Amino acid sequence: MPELPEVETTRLGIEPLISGCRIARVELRVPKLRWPLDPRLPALLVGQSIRSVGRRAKYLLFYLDAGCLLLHLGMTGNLRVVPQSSPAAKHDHVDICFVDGRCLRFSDPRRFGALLFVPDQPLEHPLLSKLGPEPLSAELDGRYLYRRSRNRTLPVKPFIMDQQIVVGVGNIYASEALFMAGIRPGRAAGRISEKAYARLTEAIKQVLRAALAAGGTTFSDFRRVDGRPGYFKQQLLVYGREGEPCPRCAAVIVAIRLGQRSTFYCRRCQS
DNA sequence: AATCGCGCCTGACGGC
DNA sequence: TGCCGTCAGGCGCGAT
Repeated sequence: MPELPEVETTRLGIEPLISGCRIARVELRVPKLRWPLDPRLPALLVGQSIRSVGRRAKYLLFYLDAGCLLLHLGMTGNLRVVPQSSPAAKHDHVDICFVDGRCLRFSDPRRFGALLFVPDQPLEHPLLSKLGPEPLSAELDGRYLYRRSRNRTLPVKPFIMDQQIVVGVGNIYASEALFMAGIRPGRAAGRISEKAYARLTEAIKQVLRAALAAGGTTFSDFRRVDGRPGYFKQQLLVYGREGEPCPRCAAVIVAIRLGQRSTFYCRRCQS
């Protein structure tokens, strides 16, 4: 599910509710998510307070008194803050319970999410150390994408979804940004001009900012911390709109598969 | 080094 | 009604 706007929406919703809270208990209800959960997790966390909640790429970082808890929402994960007395539903896999009676509840039907404790230097962790720049930072510009794409033959859509190139862009926003920039998703990344990459860069920033302002996109699973969906789905221009008229030229939006992922674009507006 | 395709899971949906 | 195949917003891994 979640791309950068959804993860950041989650972070913004959660941080004011849980920062400063001391952990009293941790309940693990499944043995593994993407990877086996460390059974020492409760012992490592109990007694510690959450100092702040950060984000790097699509990972949430819960900074503790000592160490950091790394959480990835996978495709279907979501976080809620609920009273500990509220009964756990089917896919509520982990509760981080605080001394005040509330808990942070991680739910993830497909269990592609991840949760691991990192004792120190979380940004140096192998999962984070090789990630590309944040898309909303100045580090991402047309020149950067142009430079990184030289001699690359893969299609530009999987290229911008590669987290080592730029983080936070998933399948939905990749289609949207390429439409906004007028670039066909199947074109080889290495054969796109610096000028076109400048347009693509601006499109990526624009769509991510707009989606963030709308609280993210809910296609099926994504929920904000308060349980409400994200409202950006209504503003999607091409994603999920196969057969509908292009919002710009009214030609029919087509769907193709690129790197085993559904991809939407307008044959007339994108070249 | 780059690229491709698989698999991890569950659930929803369409066709028969 | 049930069974089967396909698809879903991510990502790491192994093979080539």
